[in-house]
Order: sequence, then C-alpha cells, then structure tokens
Amino acid sequence: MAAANDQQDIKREKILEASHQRFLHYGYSKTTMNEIAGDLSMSKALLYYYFPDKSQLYIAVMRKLATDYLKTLENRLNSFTNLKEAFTFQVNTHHEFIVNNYNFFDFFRLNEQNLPEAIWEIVGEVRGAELGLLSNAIKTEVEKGAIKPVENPDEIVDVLMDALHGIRVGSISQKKTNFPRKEHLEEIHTKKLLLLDIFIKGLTA
Amino acid sequence: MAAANDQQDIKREKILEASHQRFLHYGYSKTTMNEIAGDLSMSKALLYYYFPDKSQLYIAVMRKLATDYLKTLENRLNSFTNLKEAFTFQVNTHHEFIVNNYNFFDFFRLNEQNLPEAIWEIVGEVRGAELGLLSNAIKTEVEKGAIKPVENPDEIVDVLMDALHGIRVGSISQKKTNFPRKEHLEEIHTKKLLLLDIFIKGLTA
DNA sequence: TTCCTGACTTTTTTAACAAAACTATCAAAA
DNA sequence: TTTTGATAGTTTTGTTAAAAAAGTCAGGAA
Repeated sequence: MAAANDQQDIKREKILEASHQRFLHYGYSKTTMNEIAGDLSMSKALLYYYFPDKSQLYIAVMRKLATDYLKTLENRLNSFTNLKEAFTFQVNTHHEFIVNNYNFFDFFRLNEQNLPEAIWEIVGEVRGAELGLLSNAIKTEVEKGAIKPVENPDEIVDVLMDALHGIRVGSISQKKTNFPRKEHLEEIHTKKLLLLDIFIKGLTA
Repeated sequence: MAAANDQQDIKREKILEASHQRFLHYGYSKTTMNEIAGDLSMSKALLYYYFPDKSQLYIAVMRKLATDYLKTLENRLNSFTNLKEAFTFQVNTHHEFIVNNYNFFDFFRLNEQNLPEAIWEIVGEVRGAELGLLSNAIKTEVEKGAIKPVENPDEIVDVLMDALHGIRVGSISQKKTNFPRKEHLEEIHTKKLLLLDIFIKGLTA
C-alpha cells in the first residue's frame, strides 16, 4: 500500500513538473490539458484521475512553488546576524522568486479579478508566513538587546511589506500596470533595497 | 472681445462643473453627453462647440482638479515648521482628495490599461510637482541645518511616494484590486501615517 | 482493485453579424 | 458668434453558430 502510494506520488510529481513548465512558458490560458498529457505521453483522462480539474492542477503547482519559497526563507531567517541582513535576504529571495517564475503568474495579469479563492488562500498563507518570519526577526533582535523595543512588530512588518509591494517603476510614464513588466524588475529591486535601508534606520533609530 | 471671451469662459466653467458632477456620481462610461447637455438645458451639439470630444472634456475636468489639488499643496508646503509636518500634510491632503473624488476615478478602475495619453501626462505632472515640493522641503530642512544632509532628495521622495502608493488593506483577503475600495481608504490612510513616521525617522536618524 | 484510455458530452471561447446606444458632425437658424 | 435638430459614423451590446477545450465515463489492462 505504501508502495502504491509512492508510485502515485511520483506520478503526481511528474505531472506537477510538466504542468509547471507549460504554465511557466505559455501561461495558464495558453496551456491545454491535452498538451500537458502529450508532454507526459499519457492520456488527458489520466490527468483527471490525479487532479480534479485544471485550476486545481495550477493551484497544486503554485502551492509547491510557495512551499519551496517559504522553506528557503525559513532556513535563513532562523539564523541571521542583524535585522538588515534578514530583511535584505527576504527582499532578494522574493525578487529571485518572481524573476524565475515570471510567466507563471500571467494568470494574475490576465484574470486580474475573480481568481479562484484557493489562489488567494495561498497568497494569504505566504504573506502570513513572511510576516511571521520577519516579525520574529524583529522580536529576536529586541530580545537580544540589539535594537530598542518595538511596540507592535506585526503591524510594522505589515506596513513594510505593503510599501515594498508598492514599489513601481517609471517616474514619467507612471502607468500603473497592475503587474510590473519583466524588464523593470531589476530597477524595482534596487528601489526596494533603498526603501529597506531607510526603513530599517527608522526602525532602529 | 474680452467680454465675448469672458462669456465663453463662464460657459466652459459651467460645462466643467456639470461634467464634474456627472463623472463624480456615475463615472466616465455611465455618463453620456446627452445627460450633461440635459443638466445644462443645452443641446449636445453645443458641448461639442466648446470641447472637441468627451475624453477631452473629462481631461479638462481632471486638469482642473489637479490644479486645485496642487495649489493647496503649494500653499502649505512653502511654510512648514518641520519635515514630518510637511509630509503629513501631503499625505492628508492626498487622502482628502481621493475621498472627495473617489467615483470620478472609476475611469481608472475600469479602463485599467490604455487610457488616453493626456491622462497619464496629468498624472505625471502631478507626481512630478509633488515630488518637487517634497524634495524642496527636504532641501530646505537640510539648509536650515534641521536635519543632516541627504545625498539625493529626489530619489528618496520617489521611493517614499511609491511606498505610500503601495499601501493596501486586508491582510487576509489580500486580493490586490488595482484601486482600493472606498471603505478601505481610512485604514489605508492610517497605515500611510505609520509608514511615514518610520520613514521620516530613518531619514533624519 | 488500481491505473489507464478512447470515445463521448458539456462548457467555454471565438467569430460573425445585427440591433441599439452613443459619439460626433454639419447645415442652417437665432 | 452661438445654438440646435437632424443625421452620419462608431462603439457597445446581444445573438447565434462553429470550434476548441474542459471534463466524464464505460470498460480494458495490469
């Protein structure tokens, strides 16, 4: 029985990998179940044996990405030498994550509103986890006596994350496309580091 | 000739006022030229005598709003006692402006992309003006010796304005609707003030 | 019993087109 | 010069049919 489940799990993994590649290169709407099945040399019907529907499949891929991302963060945010290093690592990791999976998120660019509820649950979970990790980093520093006490770390981190999220590019053509263009990600990253620098100073001042 | 132009200008003003009301209450797409004409008891054709088309009319209203907004800012940002007061006034004024004209901007919510170029020009001008005013505030404080020198005020203000703009609401349902809902504006405002507080500290630390 | 498929049904997307609503124009009147 | 009714032109909306993709199922293979 364990073996059977192992086999199942392996196949599910294969499906998730193939789906990830398709979604990553062509986006959600330009990927068909037939194509994914084709990549794996299996019938479309089999995909439905493993996953209830297309959106669930996408969500499963996204959940995996989110888990890996958070694992990376956790590993490092358990041991850091100072607050700035911790926050910088978060910003850098996030940047890398977006760059590597840019096209995967075309789902967000196109569907704008009315995405499946499960998507927002994942987004919420990730944000909650990030918030917790960063908030803990602050608490740790306070306990160590490295920085002066902070009244409400969660609130502070919440605001910081919003602020970082808000960083856009193009001072002149300020057209706020909901999702930043890929060619702007580097500039945005730089600006985020600048904001972070000032914010940390303000926090530890 | 002066009289004739005065008359024209007065009528143009009347049209702008009526249009403003319509746009404010029903938004751009739900306002028809017939309705505006009806409000003024004039024919639709006459509107086209004063304004080339509907979008130009909207833009004219927007330009007026922008001018008034900037005038308010300029008045106060020429005389302030400290940096925090200046920045806080900007945030408060902006908040008030958005609250008062919330529905007017439904144009932005709906059209998302591909707005008339002229709209973005105004947005750019306003942002540029705000940036200049706040940047000058910093320079003034530096000259007064009230705060320590700042290497690049424009860059700092640019990042701050992005950050403020990015403040959203709803930690759980983080659905990033491009434009904040009206019922969230107050909470957003509060969060902005918190961000501002930390940012200023970081700047003057 | 678990895994898998081809054939089938249902749903969604796309394209074409007509009707309706609205924008924009213009000759002529005030 | 200012104003309008009539009308031309364009965009939006609604309808329908065909095509494409999602999703189902009875039954076969392991």
